[in-house]
Amino acid sequence: MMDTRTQILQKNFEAMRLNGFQGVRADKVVESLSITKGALYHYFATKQELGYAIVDEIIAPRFTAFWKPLENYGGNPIDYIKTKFHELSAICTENEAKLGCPLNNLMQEMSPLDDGFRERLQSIITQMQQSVAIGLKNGQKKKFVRKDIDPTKTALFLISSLEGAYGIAKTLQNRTAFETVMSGLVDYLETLRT
Amino acid sequence: MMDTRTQILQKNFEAMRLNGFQGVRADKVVESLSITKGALYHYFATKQELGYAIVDEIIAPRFTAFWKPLENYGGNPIDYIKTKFHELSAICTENEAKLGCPLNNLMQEMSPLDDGFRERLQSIITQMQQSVAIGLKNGQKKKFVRKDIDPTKTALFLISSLEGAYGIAKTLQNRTAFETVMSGLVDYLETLRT
Amino acid sequence: MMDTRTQILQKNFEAMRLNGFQGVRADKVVESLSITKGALYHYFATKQELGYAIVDEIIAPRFTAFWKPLENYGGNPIDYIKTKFHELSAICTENEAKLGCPLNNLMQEMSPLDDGFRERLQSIITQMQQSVAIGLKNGQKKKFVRKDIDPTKTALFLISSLEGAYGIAKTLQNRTAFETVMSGLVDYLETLRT
Amino acid sequence: MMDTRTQILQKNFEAMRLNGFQGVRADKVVESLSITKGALYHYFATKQELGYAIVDEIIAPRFTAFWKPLENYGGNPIDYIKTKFHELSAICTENEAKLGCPLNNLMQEMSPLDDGFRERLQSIITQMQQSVAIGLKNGQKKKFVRKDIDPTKTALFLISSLEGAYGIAKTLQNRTAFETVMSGLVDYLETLRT
DNA sequence: ACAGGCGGGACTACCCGTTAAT
DNA sequence: ATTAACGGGTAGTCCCGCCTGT
Repeated sequence: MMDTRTQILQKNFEAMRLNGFQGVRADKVVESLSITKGALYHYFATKQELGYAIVDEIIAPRFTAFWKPLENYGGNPIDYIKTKFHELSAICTENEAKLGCPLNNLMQEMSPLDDGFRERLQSIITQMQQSVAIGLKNGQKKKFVRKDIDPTKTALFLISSLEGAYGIAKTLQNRTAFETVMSGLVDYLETLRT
Repeated sequence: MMDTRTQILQKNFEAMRLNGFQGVRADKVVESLSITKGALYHYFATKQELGYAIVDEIIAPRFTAFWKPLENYGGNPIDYIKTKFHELSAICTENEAKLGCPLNNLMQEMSPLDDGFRERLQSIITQMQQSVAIGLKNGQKKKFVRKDIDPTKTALFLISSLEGAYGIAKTLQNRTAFETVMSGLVDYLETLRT
Repeated sequence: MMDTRTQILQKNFEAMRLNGFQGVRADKVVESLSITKGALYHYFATKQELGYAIVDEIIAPRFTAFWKPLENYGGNPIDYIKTKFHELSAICTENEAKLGCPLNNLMQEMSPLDDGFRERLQSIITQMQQSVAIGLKNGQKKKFVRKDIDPTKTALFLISSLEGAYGIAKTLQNRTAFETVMSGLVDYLETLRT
Repeated sequence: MMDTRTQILQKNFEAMRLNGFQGVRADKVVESLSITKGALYHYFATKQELGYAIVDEIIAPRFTAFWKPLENYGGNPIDYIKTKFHELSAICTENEAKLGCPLNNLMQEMSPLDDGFRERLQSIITQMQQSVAIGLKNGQKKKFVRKDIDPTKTALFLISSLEGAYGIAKTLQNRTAFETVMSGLVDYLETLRT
């Protein structure tokens, strides 16, 4: 059994995917857990605090962990990234596509409205970019990757287009759109090989 | 002097870029126009109707018109697209980057919440995709563009990554991020030449 | 029939005498007028704004008007003040004594909590002090009042003790306490004659 | 080191001076003492009970003790009272003036709202009045004080005006206002001599 | 076409007090 | 004796949209 705090965090995270952070009605969410507002307020004094906790404890770990292993990957980073892209395609069900990427959703909604959110999301993006950039740099050393590309910039392009794919799929409401864009990204990836 | 309806539409469009559609407060907008709520509800029965009008009359024309000429462009579509991308980079000031792309903003926020919005935005995306695809198809006929690429899919990838660039720039809060991703896209474009 | 705004102001003023400003439940008060919260918010965006309006439009005029005529009084100001004191005693019913003086109540409750209130109440006190001081000064010129007293300071003492009387009567819950203090004040007044 | 109960009492007394009794937030006080609510409610079942304890154990002893010695004072009570008034002026710093007299604050706020408070505060006032009245009566016997004044009523006037001085100083936010009123009271006192 | 008073409802914040556990 | 999770109720704010009137 999850402890109350984790339950609150988890349910609100789910609600956030459906309605956006501003659309979350925190008291209604906890009600569905047969938890009362008293408990909610005990753990999170404000809705903002709750939102920050969701980013820090659920979203950030999940996303940074995804690309982190690339930093120490011994083989060809292009193959690694391709594998990861296929993995994302595989877990992106029809329903997932409609809900969008939690990170992207939050970025678009909250970045301009709240600095605390923006800084947190910025940091997640930067960390993912770092991991991919380090992977590419190692790939250059091992002559898997072309020397004339800038690893940091290329990393940002990959991350950015990945989030773009989620955004498009959300509006077009289907996973094939996601796969189409991902296959474009893979094409691009192939051009990076030596 | 703009007529009242156009003023309402324009001001609400601006407010939407800053706060999102749900963040728009009719009272505040009305106040800033020194008109009253009576006038607002005379023209738009609900907030939703107002939102749809903004999409139909401001956003849709602007975005579809942007890529439409490519359909009848006589030269190399890859050059045309590059020029358009540079144009977007040029008009993307620091402030614009922070506000994000109105289309992308709305897609992320409203697609899952309201079908009317989603269908409209979907249609805009599809039309842009069409225009670019037709351009690429023509390019293939004229042997400017590689025959082995799928114009429709490639068009979606380009549009998708473009929106991704706007999304990233919004969170990272700077236009150089936008330019970095755009230069990645240009690199990709170059690989499409015969 | 009073207009809605005046009704709201008046009823909340009465509630303030009973429960203090913080104790006022503005929505409950308007409910008793069969007015809704919507109307309340239309006229007063916040409770604070409502409170300020009560001070500015009800309390301040009433209190400053009370002493104002003394400024242009032709006769002996000491007699005038005595008459006014008797007038206050007369209208101070048992119930009024228990409710206390609206000005004094608000001063004690809100002065340290809210600068907007404090400045407004300060101004009322100062204006009353001014009126009494001018009256005494004129009385000195006409040789009704001793030359060796300071009119401004004496005026403050009178106002202060008057408010003290209301405070004591409120706690002791009877009007005779009020009259006792007032008769002490009248004794003091008599010592000011030439 | 103070025991927990005394600490709670003391901190809440301080908070009461700043925000009034209703403005005291148990959570905040408890936090500032680094204890928990459990400890608070172990000693005081309700906030009301806590308030009563503050009156009974802190305020009442302090105020009644202040005037008690006058009952058995051998010399001229007018001189004694003058000395006491000067003493109060001396300890009334700028900051004290702004916070007001704890007794007066509580009287104005709680008398009409809670009978338990009112009775306790009433009793404090009455005891102070008694002490001063006895002092004046003894002064009459020793021919220090005029025979034609009513000691009980005069005592109430003195106490009342003293509280009035605290009230005015609180709103005017300065101690000179307090001194001005006190000097008026001393003038009055002098008229009581034989 | 427009003005604006007003209805009605929802949500966040907030706080007093309880209870099970130690 | 003390803790911390928790219950439950409510005030204040806020906003969409209706409706009457001009």
